Formats: sequence, C-alpha cells, structure tokens
Amino acid sequence: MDLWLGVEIHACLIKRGFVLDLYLNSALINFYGSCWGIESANQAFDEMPDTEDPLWNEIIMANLRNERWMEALELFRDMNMSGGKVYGGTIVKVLQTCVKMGALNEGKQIHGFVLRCGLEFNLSICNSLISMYSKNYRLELARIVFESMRDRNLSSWNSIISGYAGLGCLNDARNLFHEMEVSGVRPDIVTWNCLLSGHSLHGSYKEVLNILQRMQGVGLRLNSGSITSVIKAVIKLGFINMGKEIHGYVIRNVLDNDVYVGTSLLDMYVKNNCLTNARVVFNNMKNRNIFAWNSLISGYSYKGLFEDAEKLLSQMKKEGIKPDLVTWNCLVSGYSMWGCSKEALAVIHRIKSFGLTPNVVSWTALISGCSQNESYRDSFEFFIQMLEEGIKPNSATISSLLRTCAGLSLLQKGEEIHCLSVKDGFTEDVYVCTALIDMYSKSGKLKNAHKVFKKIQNKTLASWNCMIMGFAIYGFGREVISLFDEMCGVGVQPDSITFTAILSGCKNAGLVDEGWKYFDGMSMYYNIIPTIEHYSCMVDLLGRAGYLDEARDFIRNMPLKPDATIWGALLGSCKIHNNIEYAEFAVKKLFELEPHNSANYVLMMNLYAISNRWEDVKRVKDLMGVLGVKNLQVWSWIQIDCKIHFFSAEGKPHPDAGEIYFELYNLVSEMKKLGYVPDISCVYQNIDEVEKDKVLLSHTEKLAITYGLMKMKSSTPIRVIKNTRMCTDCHTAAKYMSLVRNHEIIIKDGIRFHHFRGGKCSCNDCW
DNA sequence: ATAGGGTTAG
Repeated sequence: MDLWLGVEIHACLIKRGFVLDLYLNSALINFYGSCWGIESANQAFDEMPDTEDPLWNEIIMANLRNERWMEALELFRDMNMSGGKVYGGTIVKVLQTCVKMGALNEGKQIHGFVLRCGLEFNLSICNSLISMYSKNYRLELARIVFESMRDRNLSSWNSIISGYAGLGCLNDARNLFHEMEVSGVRPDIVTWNCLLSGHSLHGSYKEVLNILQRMQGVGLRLNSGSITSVIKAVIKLGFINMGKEIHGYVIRNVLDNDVYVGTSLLDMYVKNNCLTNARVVFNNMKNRNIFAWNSLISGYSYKGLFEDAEKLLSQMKKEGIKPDLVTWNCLVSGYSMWGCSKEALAVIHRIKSFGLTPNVVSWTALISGCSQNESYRDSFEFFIQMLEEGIKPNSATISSLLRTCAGLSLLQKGEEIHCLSVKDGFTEDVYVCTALIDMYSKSGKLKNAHKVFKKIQNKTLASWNCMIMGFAIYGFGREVISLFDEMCGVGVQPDSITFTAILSGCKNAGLVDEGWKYFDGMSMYYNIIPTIEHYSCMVDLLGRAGYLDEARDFIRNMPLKPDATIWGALLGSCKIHNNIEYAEFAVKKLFELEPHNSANYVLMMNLYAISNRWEDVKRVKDLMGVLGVKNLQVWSWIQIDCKIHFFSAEGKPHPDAGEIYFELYNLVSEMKKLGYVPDISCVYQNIDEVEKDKVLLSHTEKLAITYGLMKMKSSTPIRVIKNTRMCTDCHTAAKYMSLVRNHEIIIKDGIRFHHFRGGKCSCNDCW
C-alpha cells in the first residue's frame, strides 16, 4: 500500500467527520503497523476511543509481526485485565512468544484466560500450552494440560514427546512414544525427530543411531531435521566415516540446499579437523548464513590458522555480512587457547570498535585460555578486568577460575571462588561442582572434594572421573575401586580417562593385582583400547612395586612405541629401588627423546651419587653443559594470610630468610634428638659432609615449611606446594617436623600429595 | 488466522 496515500485517506476520514468504526480502526492499525512501523500503529491504537476485541487482536498481532515481543505480552495483559477477548490464533502466537521470552508467568495468565473463555478444548491452544510449559521447564504442568485434553491429535503427542525429550527425560519420552502407537496414532517424521534430537542433545548418542535404524526399518525418509540431529551424535561419537556416509545421503537426496544441514556438515568437518572438507562444504553452500561463516572461522581459529581466519573475516565483511559476537568470540578463544592472550585481548578491543560489547563468553574464553596455558596470573587479572566492565561471571567463568586455582593448588583462592559461586547461585551447576572437586583434591582437601561430589544431583562422567582421580592422587586405592563400582552400578559408562584415574590410583596405592585386572579388563569388557598413558601407568605401577623385570618385559611387549613417559616411569622406579643398570638403559632413551628435560639428568646424577660414582655424576653434568640443558627452576610456595610466599634456590631470597634459617637450625637439632639423620645421598655434588648438610637445609620446601611453622597457628595445617619432586631427605625431614611441632603438614610436589601427621606420611611407597 | 523437530562462540 502506498504510505502517503494511506495517511491522506486517514486524514480525509477524520476531516469529513466519519465515525471510525471497528473495521476502519482495525484496518488502520494494520496499515500503520505494516507501512509506518509499529510505533505509529501503537500510537494510533492509543488514540482510538474504544478498545473492542478485534482491535486488541489487531494490535497484538501487529506487534508480534514486528517482533515486539514484550509489547505484545504487555498488551495481552492489558486486554486480559480489561475483560477483552482475542481469537484463538492470536493466543497461539502469544504463547509462542512466551516460549521465546521464557515468560512462564505470562504464560500461566494466558492459561487462566483460556480457561475463563472456555477455550480449554481448543486443540491448537492446548498443544501450544503444552509446548509453552515444557519449554519453560515445567513438564508437570505440560502433562496436566495433556492429560486433561478431550481429544488429541498428532501434534498433541508430538508436543508432549518433544517436551520430555527436549529436557532429557528420555525414558518418559520413549514411554509416551509407545503409548502413542498403542492408542493408534502413527508417529510421523517429526515425532521421530523429537526422539532423535532429545537423545542427541542429552548425550545418548548411541541411542540416536538405534533410533535411526528403526526409522529406516519402518521405511521413513530422513529429512533435514533428522540429519542435523544425527550429525550432532556423529560428531560426539567421532564416527567420521559414518558422517561421510551421511554427507553422501544428503547429496543423493538433495538435502544440501538446506542451510541447517550445510552448517551441521560444516561443523562436523571442523570438529573432526577436516578443514579441507569443511572448506568444500562451505564453498558449495548455495546460501550461507552467519552460522556457516562462524563455523569455518572457528575451525581455522582453533587450529591456530589465524591468517585464514582473519582472511575469512574480511571476506565476510566484504560480502556485507556483519560479524556478530560469536564470530569475534571464535577468534578470542582461538588466540587465547594457543597462548596468544595479547592478540585475544586485542580482539576484545576490536569488538568494541565494531559497536558490540564483549560478553561473558568473550571474557571467559580469554580467562580459560590463560588457565590452560598456565598463565595463571593473567587469568585472575582478566577476571578483574571483566568485573570492572560490569560483566557478571557465569558457571563457565567460575569453572575456568577454579581450574586456575587447581593448577596452582591455591586452596584459599579456590575457596574464595567457591564462595563466589555460592553467592551467584551456581551450587547446583554440575560443571562448577566438577571443577570444585578437581580444585579441592589438588589443593589437599579431599574431604571437601567428596562433600561437593556427594551433593551433585546429576553427576556426569567428568564428575565421576574427577572424584576417582581425587582418591587416586592420595593413594586411596580401595575408595577408587569402590567408587568405580558405584559408578558402573548407576549405569555410567567409563571412558579412557576413567581408566587412567583407576590405574594411577592402583599405582599410588601399590595395588599390583588390581592394576592388572583393570588394565586387562578395559579392552576386554569395556572396549576401550589402552593409550600410551595407560601403559605408562602400568610401568610405573610395576616398577614402583619393585617388579622391574616385569616392567621391562611389559615395555618390550607393548604394541605402541614407548615414549618419554614410559621411560620416565621406569627411570623413577629405578630411583626408588636403586637399580643403576635399568636406569642407564631408560635414561639413554630419554636423552634421545627429550634431551632438554633436566629432570632426567638430575635423577640419573642422584642415582650415581648414592653409589659414590662421582665420575659418572660429572659426566652427566658435563653432558648437560654441552647440550645447554637448563636446570628447572625449583620453587616452593606457601600461602599465609592471603599472601603467597615463594622460595627458590636461585631467585631473590625471602625477606625473612635470616630468621627462617635460624629457626630451621633449631628445628633440625630438635629433630636429630628424635632420630632424624640427614640423608646426604640426596646431594649429588661431590663436597664434604658438612657442606652437604648445608645444601640439604636450603631445599626450598624445608624453608617454606619452617616459615609456616613460624607464622601459623598449630591448628591450621601447613600447605606447601613444590613444582618439582621432593627428595628423600625432605620427605623424612617433614615427618620429623610434623612430630616435633605437632603440626599437620601437607606437601604437594610435582608428583603427588604427602600428608604428614605425628611423624608419619600418608603415602606408602614414597622414598 | 492455528500447534510439533534442526545450525555457530567459553
């Protein structure tokens, strides 16, 4: 309609004194809404003296057509209050709006309106109510509507099944599906797709494939909706060959014009690292939307191909498609996870210059990248910046921060974040809880980890794995095994990570027979092929327990090529059992595989030193010099009253160093009275014994513990963290320290936790 | 005028 003509007609009508009746007003609203923007329609409506039912109807529909969802809901409420009525079709549309807006209360009021108007047996309205309630997570209310219906049609069944499936109540969904067939209603493609998407959304990927087979069994042709759900499952299962078959099906059945299918396929190839195929799909897409661009950009970005990603970005701008937050965030997370936090931060600034505001995802990507790359300081810095910009953290942010705390074993910081998560209402969030388990168990508070674990309502595989790993770190073998049994008992299928946790539990607890049982069982009963990590656990387990010959045979017979972790495990065992012959064999391989890892050289020198083979010590030391191998910086740290105190061998001495050494001398003489003998074999310099005693005293963990004993109440356990493995002497010394001062001491070294109390350590095979 | 299934970022 001609804009000005319409306005002229309106003016003419008023001038001539026409009585604007219902139909004219209704037409006017329609005209203004579609030609002049919804504002003028709303204004025209406000100026109309009468608000009769058809007018309500028209104005609400006009707002809906213009995507003015909030206004539409408000108008509906006004209409309801003033006793007006609207058509069924409008009610359906408004209910759909409630779904879009998550407006449960408005939805309930509309339900009341429906009952008052006697529309409770209108099929479409009931179906919409079911959908509205279930999309707002209120299945019980959806069910009440469903049960109260006099007649049901296909859509009614589809709505209720979609509700249950969409929220992950898969058993109920399957039962309803069965009930539907029994009552004589034949499921159509949409019904099947509800099942598919429900299972694919909620992790029952294998079931997706079963459903797919059943669909083909009843001769159904898949449509684009089915394909997207199946692809999602294929991605999660990593069945790339099946994905390619589906791609073939798509091409044969000419489904490749569908944008959803295109982006799903694209996503599949991107997530499976087939960027070449992804590019082909992308190039062949008839109509690309922003999803397609974003998928490919994320693919390049995650692989660290930033040039390609940026090129694509400028191409998309050239084609007139405006990058959205997702586009930018793909770049942020790519840069950030490759350790380029500067570039990632720069992208955040670019977002601003494009008139968008970085959101919680942008910041969390940055923070999580820092935590993955062990730039722990940055991760807290960026968190503070994010808070300063007024962005509230969500569960993903909290989990990333907890990961940072876990990485540094920062118990107090971790507890702060825990408080924050409680304050912001994430106590039920399974991701946060799982990160808490990890943080607490890596910070020496296994009890708290277990407390969190027990409270989780719907534990994921990751929650189980973290808790099992927690027990494993402490060498609680029985708990590891019983937790595994419990997990299988409730029907959670273990994965490869579960077995890494179990095997390292057996390793730390010295459970050789059990270790064999699980190692053999994982491929036999659970169909999980052991990876190099599992083999390395077994070598460690056998070696530590003293079965060095068995460890050697195990390495000889393994089907994978032994890597540095394997030889490292053997070398560590040789150190425990003082076996120079095997150690030399292992270290020869290690010098080839990782010539710059100083730990191997140090361990070997240690072994030679114990046997007084000083020429060999010198030989290894010279080798280090020739190859330019730098000794790893050794650090210990302790947190006292929110401040972290670092102790290092090379760096700046602690400001209170004088007092600390004084205290340590006193302490050692008290310890000696109770039987402590310094273990000078831990010093591999060829110097006299008095000097060796001095060197032992300067070990960073001793200094940190002493400082803790000086500054902390004896009721608070001392927690010291060390970035490398602690030596035998420090281990013995810590036992005596805990005895002399009656103070609980917890040390986390590069390998595991040691819990000292009353002169004993919790671990059973420490050296 | 009428309901039900699907795609991208941490």
